[in-house]
Amino acid sequence: MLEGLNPQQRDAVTLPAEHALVLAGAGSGKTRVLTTRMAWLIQTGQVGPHGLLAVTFTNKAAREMLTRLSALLPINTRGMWVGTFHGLCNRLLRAHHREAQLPQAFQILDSADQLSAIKRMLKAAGIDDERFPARDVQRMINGAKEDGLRPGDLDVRDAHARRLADLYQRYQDQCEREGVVDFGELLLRAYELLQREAPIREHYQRRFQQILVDEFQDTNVLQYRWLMLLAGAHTPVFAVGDDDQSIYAFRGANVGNMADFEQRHAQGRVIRLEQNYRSHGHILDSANALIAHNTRRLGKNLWTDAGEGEPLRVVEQASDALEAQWLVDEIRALIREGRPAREIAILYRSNAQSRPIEHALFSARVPYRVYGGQRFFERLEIKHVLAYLRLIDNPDDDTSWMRVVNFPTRGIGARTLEQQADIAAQQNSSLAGAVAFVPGKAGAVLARFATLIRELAEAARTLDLPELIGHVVHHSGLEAHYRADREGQDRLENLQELVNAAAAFVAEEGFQGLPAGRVPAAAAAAEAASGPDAAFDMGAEPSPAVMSPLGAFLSHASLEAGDNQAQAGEDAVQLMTVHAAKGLEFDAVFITGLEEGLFPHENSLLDAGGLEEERRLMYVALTRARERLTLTLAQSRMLHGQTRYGMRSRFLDEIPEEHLKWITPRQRPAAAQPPWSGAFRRGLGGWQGEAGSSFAPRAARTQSSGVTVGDQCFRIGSGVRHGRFGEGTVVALSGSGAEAQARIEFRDAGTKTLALGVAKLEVLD
DNA sequence: GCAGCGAACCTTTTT
DNA sequence: GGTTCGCTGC
Repeated sequence: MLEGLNPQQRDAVTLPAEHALVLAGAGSGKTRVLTTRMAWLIQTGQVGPHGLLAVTFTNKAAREMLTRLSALLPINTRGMWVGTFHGLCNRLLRAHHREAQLPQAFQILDSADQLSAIKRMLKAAGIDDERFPARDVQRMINGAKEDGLRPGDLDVRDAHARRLADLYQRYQDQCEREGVVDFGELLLRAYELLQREAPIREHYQRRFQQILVDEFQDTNVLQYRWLMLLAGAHTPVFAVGDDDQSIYAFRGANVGNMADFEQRHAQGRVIRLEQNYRSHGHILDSANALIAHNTRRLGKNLWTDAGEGEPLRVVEQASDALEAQWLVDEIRALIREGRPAREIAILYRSNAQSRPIEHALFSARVPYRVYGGQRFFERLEIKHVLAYLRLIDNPDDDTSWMRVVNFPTRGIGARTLEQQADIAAQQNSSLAGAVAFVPGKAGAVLARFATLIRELAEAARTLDLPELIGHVVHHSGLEAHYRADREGQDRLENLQELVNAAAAFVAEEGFQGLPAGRVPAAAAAAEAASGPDAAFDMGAEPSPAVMSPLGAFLSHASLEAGDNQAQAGEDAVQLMTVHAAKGLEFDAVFITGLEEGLFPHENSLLDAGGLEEERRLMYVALTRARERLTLTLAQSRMLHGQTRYGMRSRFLDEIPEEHLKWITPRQRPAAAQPPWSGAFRRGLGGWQGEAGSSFAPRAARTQSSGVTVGDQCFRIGSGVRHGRFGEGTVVALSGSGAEAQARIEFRDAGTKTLALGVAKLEVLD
């Protein structure tokens, strides 16, 4: 089992049972170490499969871990606690739903469901959506939950913050009433459950004798606290991660967890995996040199014995269209040389960049696939069916009610629904609960819908899950609706696909022949026989089997949105964002759009640590390549309907010359000079345009001088007062002269972009 | 209830 | 430039 491991990998695998941190560089065999560690712990008798807890971020990573583990050891991995944070928390909450104060059939809201729930809450509260856009409220709520904060824990020093806390509370009340939880709530609820209920906590602390965490750099504050709570005083945590690949701070990941874990728990027990088995020397040295520009690293230097390989090639084209054309020509040549298309990846910073590239590939008939499209379970028609299924499982789920109460249309209009919502609010019930109290014709049509749901629920008592879904598709009228629609054919096919997915799910989970709505008898008996806390004292955990096939499938649909890539297996060039490329590797990689403002992205420069995260992103991009790495940039780019001119990305200048080979002459100025400097103007050469538009680096410009309008000088961070919006802070500046604009975060009025020549602003000292 | 229109959005994203 | 959202008018 330990054969073929290098000394550091072997050390990591065979560490004693204490907290430890493994700093695993890109391509250093991280997953191998993690799975071998699990196998080794089991094989040496230190722990049974039952006593392991392994946490990942994605379902894909969890599956991969289980697959590799069963290749190493002849054990049955079913029932092992290996999964995502959210999946494991769901399991905990299902098993202890009473103690967690959740209904047995609680539903999980995905981000889109959450947003519509928030919109509904804002509407009910009569909130002005100018000042409180639903998206902002959603971000605030999720941010608070990621930090483990409830509405009462928020800092409410001003009226705006007080209002936000109030909205958070209203949203929570609404979720409570409807029996739904969002993703953040899954984690926070599970954490609070363990914290509050000592017998449950102690049971799991005893049960888990080893905890392993993958991608530890991506954990947020709450996930870290959850892990350490579960570990308790005796369970060692084996954390694997790479601080240089932390690229998810924007969604709450806290790299600081790594340093904290090292200092407080894993003192000295840090193993660095620095031998890279993926990339040639030039590539690796470039990545090392680039990332060395970051401060606050735990420190690590990758090396390889694979030889230095080719230098990185750099290509500059006049426009994004020409950049795309060059890529296509180059890729066709590679394919002609016999390189498989699937071994070629085109990476970009933002999704918008894929358009011209796709266009060029399509015209040249080069097969390609784009990652990051819509997921299967996120398709509209699928969400509609799922909404019916959720109402069967939990009629109080108002989000689902609203989604399908009038889809397909059945004459239930906005006025009827408002009336229903008013009554529901009055008696503090769900929409379903209010139906009986809606008078007149409106009440009658609603009652008819409620009857439909009851009949579908009745069917769930006898039909198995795939049959039930077919039944729902037919009796809800969705089938007829899509059949009548000229473009409904694809949607009908997807609905059939959903039936197939359900059949596969039923087979995999051992639910064959079971009515969709029925909780398996054995599990139900165990639940009934045991008191509220006996269930987990029986050695065997209450498993997700306390759920009906329907309930389990709905959880599955929410927690695993399905593939977001085109059909696998096909030999096609791979297009994706750098974020999506994390964890993957290719023979040949093209990193495109290496322009200041795009990569690093201009928005990232505004927040603290943003540039360093962009640099880590670039580091991730560089380390995806095995043999051939090409960096491309364009002098002009179509963005938001405007042609913009960017400067060469600073990241190109952070890679030592000796690793770069310029295929086209180097033309454009480096990013370090501000756009108004002489060097920039000279560098401008023949091209003119909106240089100095917001595409130019804001930080460089504003750090030095700011923007002067009349006798006032605006800088990032300066306080300003506006007649209508009140006081605020300048967070971004762009343009100059008559074009100058400032983005200002007002304390009460939200964030606005104002033309400095027009808006009456006063700079405060 | 729905088509049609103008306004507002536009970094990255898993669960 | 493209899409999506929400309002208006039929």
